[in-house]
Amino acid sequence: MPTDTVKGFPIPSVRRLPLYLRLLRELRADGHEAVSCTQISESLGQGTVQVRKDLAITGIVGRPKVGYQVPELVDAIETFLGWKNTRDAFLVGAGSLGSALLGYDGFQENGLNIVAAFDSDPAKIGTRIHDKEVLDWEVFHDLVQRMHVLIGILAVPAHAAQEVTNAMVLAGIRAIWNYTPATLEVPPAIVVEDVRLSSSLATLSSRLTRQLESQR
Amino acid sequence: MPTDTVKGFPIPSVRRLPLYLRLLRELRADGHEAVSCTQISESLGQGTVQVRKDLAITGIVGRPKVGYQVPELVDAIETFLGWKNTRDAFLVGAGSLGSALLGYDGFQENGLNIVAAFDSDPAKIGTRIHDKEVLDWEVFHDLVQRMHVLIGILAVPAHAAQEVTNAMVLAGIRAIWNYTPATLEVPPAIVVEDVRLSSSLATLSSRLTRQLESQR
DNA sequence: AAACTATCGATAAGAGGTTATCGATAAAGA
DNA sequence: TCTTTATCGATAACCTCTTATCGATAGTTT
Repeated sequence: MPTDTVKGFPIPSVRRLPLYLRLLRELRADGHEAVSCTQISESLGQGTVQVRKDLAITGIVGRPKVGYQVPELVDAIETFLGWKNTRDAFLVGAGSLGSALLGYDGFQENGLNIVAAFDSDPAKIGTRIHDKEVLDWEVFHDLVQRMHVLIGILAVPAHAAQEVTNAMVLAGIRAIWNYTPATLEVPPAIVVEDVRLSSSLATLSSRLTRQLESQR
Repeated sequence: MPTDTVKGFPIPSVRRLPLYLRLLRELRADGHEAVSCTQISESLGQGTVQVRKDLAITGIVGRPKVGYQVPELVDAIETFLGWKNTRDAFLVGAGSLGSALLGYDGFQENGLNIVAAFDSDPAKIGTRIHDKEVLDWEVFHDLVQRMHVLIGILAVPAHAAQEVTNAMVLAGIRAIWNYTPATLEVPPAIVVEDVRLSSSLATLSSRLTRQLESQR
C-alpha cells in the first residue's frame, strides 16, 4: 500500500502550500492584514475554489467579505508543514549537487537546517563547503545517534544509493530526501521523498517536443 | 486553460517514464533481450497494470508470454521524450544551485546538454565552472538567436526570476526549466516546468511530522 | 495435437482531485 | 433598518488517474 495521501490530506494541496506561504509572507512584510482567495488566485494563477480548499487543510477559517488574516494564515501553514521550528538534517554525498544544496540558503525559510555533510572521499573529508563541515561517512552513525538527527539528504551517486540508504535507516534516520534517480527500498515507517529531476526534465522535453511538432 | 496533460498523455505516466528508462538501460547493458511487466513491477515496486499503461503511451506493444523487447522499448521511450538527440540549453544564474547543475553529468543521458552559463556578476563572468564558460548576461539574447537554443534553465534569485524570464522569452527561448520558487508569467506557447524543491520539502516535513506524532 | 500458462491489451470499476454552483454570512451603503 | 455585495464553506458534478477483471494470444508442456 503506497502512501498516496498525507494522512488524509491531498498531496497536491500540500505541495501547493509553500506557494501560498511565499506569497503570504510577502504580503505580511508589506503590512497587509487580510487577504481574500480572489487576490491569492490572481497572484498565483489558480482557481479561487482550489485556493480555499488548499488553505482549508490547515484548519484556518476565513470571514465573509474580509478573507483570511494574513499572519494567522502564515502561522497555520507553517504549523501544518512542521516549519515553525527548523529541523536539523545531514547531507550525504558532497559532490556537485550536494555542494549546491549546502550552499542554498532557501531551506532555512522552510524549516530545514543542514548541519553538516558526509562523504567517504578522503580528499573531501575535513574540508568546508559553504561554511559547512564535510565529515567522514564512518562517523555518520554515531553523530546521528548523538545529535538525534532525523532527516538525511541523499546526494550520492546512484549506484551507492541503496547501500547508503540502508546505513541511514540503521543509524536512525527517519526521513530521506532522495536526490538520486534510484528507487529506494526502506521499511514502511521511513519517509522517503524523491526529487527526481529526470521526471521534471521528462515533462519539459516531451512538452517542448510536442509543442515544436504542432507548429510545423 | 492550464496544461494538464501533455497532449492527451497522463502527466504522471510521463513522469514515470525515466524510471523505466533507467531500469531498461541497465537490463539492456546486461544483455537482456526481453522483459515482462511482472519483472519491471518487481524492480520498481509498481503495479503491473500501471506499468503496462505507462509503457503503452510510447506506442510500444508487447507479446504475450514474452513481454517487451528491451532495446525497442528503450528506443520508444527515448523517442517519446525527445531524448534521442540531445538538446542544447543555456543556464542563467551561476550561483550555488546553478553551479551544481553545470556539474551534474546525469543530464547528458537525458538528452540535455548545458552549453554555457550566464550571469551579470562581473566577478563570475569569464570564469569557468565545471568546464563550462560563464558568459555575460548581456550577450544572452544574441547567443540564443545565433545558436538557436530553445531551453533556458532558470537558477537566479527569486526576485529576478520574472525579469529574466521576460528576457528569455524575448530572446526566443521556448522552454524554461524553473529552479526558482517564483511563479512565472509567460505567453501560452512557452513551456514552463517548475522544479519547486519547496513542494518536495513540504511533503517530506509534513509526512515526517505526522509520522512522529502518530508514534507518541 | 491438445492442454496449459504467462503475459498482454481492453474494458470496467474505483479513488482522488478539481471545478462549478449555491446558500450563508458579514461588512458596506442606502 | 434594509438592501446590496464580496466572500466563504459545503455540496455536487466532473475529470483524471489508478486498480481490478477478463478474454485473447503465443509460447511451453504433455
